[in-house]
Amino acid sequence: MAGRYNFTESEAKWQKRWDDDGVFRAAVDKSRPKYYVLEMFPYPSGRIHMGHVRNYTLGDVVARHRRALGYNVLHPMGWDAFGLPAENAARDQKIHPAKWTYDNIANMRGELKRMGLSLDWSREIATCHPGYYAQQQSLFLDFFAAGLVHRKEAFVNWDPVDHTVLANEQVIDGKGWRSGAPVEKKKLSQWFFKITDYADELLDALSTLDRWPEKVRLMQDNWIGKSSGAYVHWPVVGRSDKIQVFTTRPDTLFGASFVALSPDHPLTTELAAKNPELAAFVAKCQSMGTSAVAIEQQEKLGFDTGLKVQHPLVPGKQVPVWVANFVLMDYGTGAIFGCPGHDQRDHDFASKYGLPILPVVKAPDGAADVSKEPYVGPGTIFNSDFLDGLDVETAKVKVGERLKALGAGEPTTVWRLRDWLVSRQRYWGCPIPVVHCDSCGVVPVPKDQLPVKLPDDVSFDKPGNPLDHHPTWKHVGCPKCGKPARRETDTFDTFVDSSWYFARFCSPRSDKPVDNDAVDYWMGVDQYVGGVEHAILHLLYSRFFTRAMKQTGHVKLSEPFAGLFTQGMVCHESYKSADGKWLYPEEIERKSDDLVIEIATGKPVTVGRREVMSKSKKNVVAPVRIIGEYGADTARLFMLSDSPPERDLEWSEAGVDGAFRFIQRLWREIVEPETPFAPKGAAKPATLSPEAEAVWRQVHKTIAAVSENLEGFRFNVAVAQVRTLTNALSELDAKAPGADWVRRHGFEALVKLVGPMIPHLGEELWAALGHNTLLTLEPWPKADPALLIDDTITLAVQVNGKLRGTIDAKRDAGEDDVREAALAIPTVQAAMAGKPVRKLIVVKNKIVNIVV
RNA sequence: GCCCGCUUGAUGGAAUUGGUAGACAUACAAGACUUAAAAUCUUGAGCCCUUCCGGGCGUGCCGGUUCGAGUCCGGCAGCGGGCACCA
Repeated sequence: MAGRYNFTESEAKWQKRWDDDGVFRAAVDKSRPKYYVLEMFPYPSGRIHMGHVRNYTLGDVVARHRRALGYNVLHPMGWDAFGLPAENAARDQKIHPAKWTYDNIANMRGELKRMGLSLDWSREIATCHPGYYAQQQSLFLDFFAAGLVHRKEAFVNWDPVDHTVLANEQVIDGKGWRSGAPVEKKKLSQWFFKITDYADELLDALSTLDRWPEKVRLMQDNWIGKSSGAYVHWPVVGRSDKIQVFTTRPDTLFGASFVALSPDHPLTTELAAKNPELAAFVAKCQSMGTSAVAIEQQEKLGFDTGLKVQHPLVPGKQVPVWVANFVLMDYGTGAIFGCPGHDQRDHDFASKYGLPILPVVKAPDGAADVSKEPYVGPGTIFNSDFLDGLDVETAKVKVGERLKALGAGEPTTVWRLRDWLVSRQRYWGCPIPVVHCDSCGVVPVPKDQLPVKLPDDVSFDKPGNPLDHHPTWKHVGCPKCGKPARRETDTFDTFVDSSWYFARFCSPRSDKPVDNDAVDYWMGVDQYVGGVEHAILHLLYSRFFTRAMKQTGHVKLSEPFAGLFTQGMVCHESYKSADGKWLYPEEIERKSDDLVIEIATGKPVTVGRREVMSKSKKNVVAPVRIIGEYGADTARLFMLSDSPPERDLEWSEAGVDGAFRFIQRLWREIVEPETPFAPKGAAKPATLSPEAEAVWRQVHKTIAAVSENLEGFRFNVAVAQVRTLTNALSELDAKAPGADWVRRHGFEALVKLVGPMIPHLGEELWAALGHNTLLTLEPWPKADPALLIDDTITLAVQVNGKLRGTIDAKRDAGEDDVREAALAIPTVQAAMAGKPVRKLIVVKNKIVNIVV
């Protein structure tokens, strides 16, 4: 009766051993090459989910592989611990946010530890710990002194019920996601980081990030949104001021038929003060939804102000000034000129309000009718004075020069990227360390008074910011003049916390934000692994923060993440009961291919499509349950098998079973082999049987292939190769001369190859093979190059490109021998049907193609 | 609307980057072991035609380049993602 691998016992044993021996502790060692592996740290929601299991398994494979390759590996873990859910828990369950958070951390730490990750837990950090956020405040003060921070009025999403600003993502169809109240656009004084100072550099440096996914670089490129064009000044008739517009099509300036202002433009505001109709129009625009759907369906609306502006290049030509709902105040200058002939939106607007439509660009085929549809392609300029006959691109340059010479405008670049609004009216975040003094204005808190700690005694009974309601906390003396002053009660956006944690991990207990020696050795992160959902915000903010830290002398490099890997998500079918409630996978039973029932009621269940696991649809599987039933190695192996890591992975019980079977089988093959292996360290026999020799070659080919595939993040292929080798070693006839030796050393290599993937079983098998060292500390196996090249090669023989047979030939065999052998194959002759050879192609060691 | 990616058996996927398509798994079927089940082992299978031998077709669709295309080029369709009254 075959035994069974006791994963529960084994996994606990090896985890304890690794811990006792401190094998994952990292220390600066300048004599060795370093490798910094980091996965995006989790929000402590209370439990790990399958997304975490996948993320941390991927990172752990990299970390363990690199360690075996001789690198000094830093692989830390921490907690993105500030944020709104803790406050909601406090309000709903009457638990203090700190207790809720630290309890969650304790639970999740335990769950993560059961996965057997090779983490240096001595470096654990939580962003809500004063030891962390004190240093964040210190960084803020440095940024403040360097002019990278400013406070300005901005329109923000304000939830009038919850009394807080909301991020754009928290506004759904113009309503607050929690309260459901219509969100107001409110002008508030807010703190910003000047990320736009670095817009150019953040864009340019994208091209240096050659180990980042192309997709992510592209998304950041779009997000930064560099756009070249020109400012054009339009003098207002009868007034002394000018309206400045931005355009990317200065070449179509002669086709202008109106100028349109944003409802929020200062001139609009001024005019509306004296014009109630305009004021009503502006109010209407502002009350309209800002969601994508609302905008899509919204009609273009305009209001003629009655003002005219003088065309900058055509004396005597005047165009009307309108206010239009589609002109955004926070892009460009908040004013545009409309050229209906060559812009869809302007065309819609002009058609609606009866404004002239002038063609100024001829298509290459000479077509110039724009009365029905605007023409937006390339072409030749006409109706445009000195630009006539030029192509669009040349005309843009020419008109820019002319505008500049006349003082009527200038070429410019505008960006979609806005400054980063970092203040939040919330309690559970890092306090912004400034004081507001009636005499001195905004005064930074001196560094020796940091941290500005959050008060513990807060109440969540009232809506709004508990810091603001606190009876005493905000009342302090001004650090400058000593007079009574008020603390800033806003806290930082939690994206600030995660914008530098990777640097903090280098010296997590330092009394400075970073310790130079440590950060210069460890940074940047050689391999960062995480979800693609952070492709823009977190990664862009971190890139900005690293530059700001460089400018303020904390780090020497600009880019935090040299290598980035974005993993796919974990998906599962969803289930809905007969009465329309979502059901967990364990609440259903599959009776047959098309019958699924709810266990509790026996009623049929509607099976939904595979989609990302989410609590709201209950299509989740708890990692702890899987680890308990099958073990961490099974969970890890399943995460690595089958699906390429960058693609979505479909969770299936069958897949888990498959991984579990392989674990058990590998254990049996090595711990209870049917025939014994050669003794440990036995010398290679003088001769191996041909089969044994072939398997031994396969061992080396697998070492080479797995090494390459681990490096290239093709973990699913690496797993398949490991399985193939397992099959070969197991099928090798034990009686063949040398088989016992090949089996011992083949399995030893195999165990090393699977070590990063299924480390507990790896250790168990390494010990079973008679070793008393830790597999974790063993060097990576090396493939013998001589064994990677076969002496005989099977060549495919094609006739007219179709496979008709194969021949075995010596490696690098001469063309004549190969030709002869190929032509001698009966099936090949049959396919040739007696026709003469017209052409014969021999690709060395690959293929023969006979053309008849 | 703009930009990107993907499309291979029943399913997940593999294919040395132009050279034997379907590795490795999962599911399925048949068999062995078992009182039975589980576990394990063996065998089968891209589709179609054929009693055997064998043949034809086949990587979303149409076309091209090539001795040879899943792979390169052009067009189309479907699915997914990002951005979006961005001037």
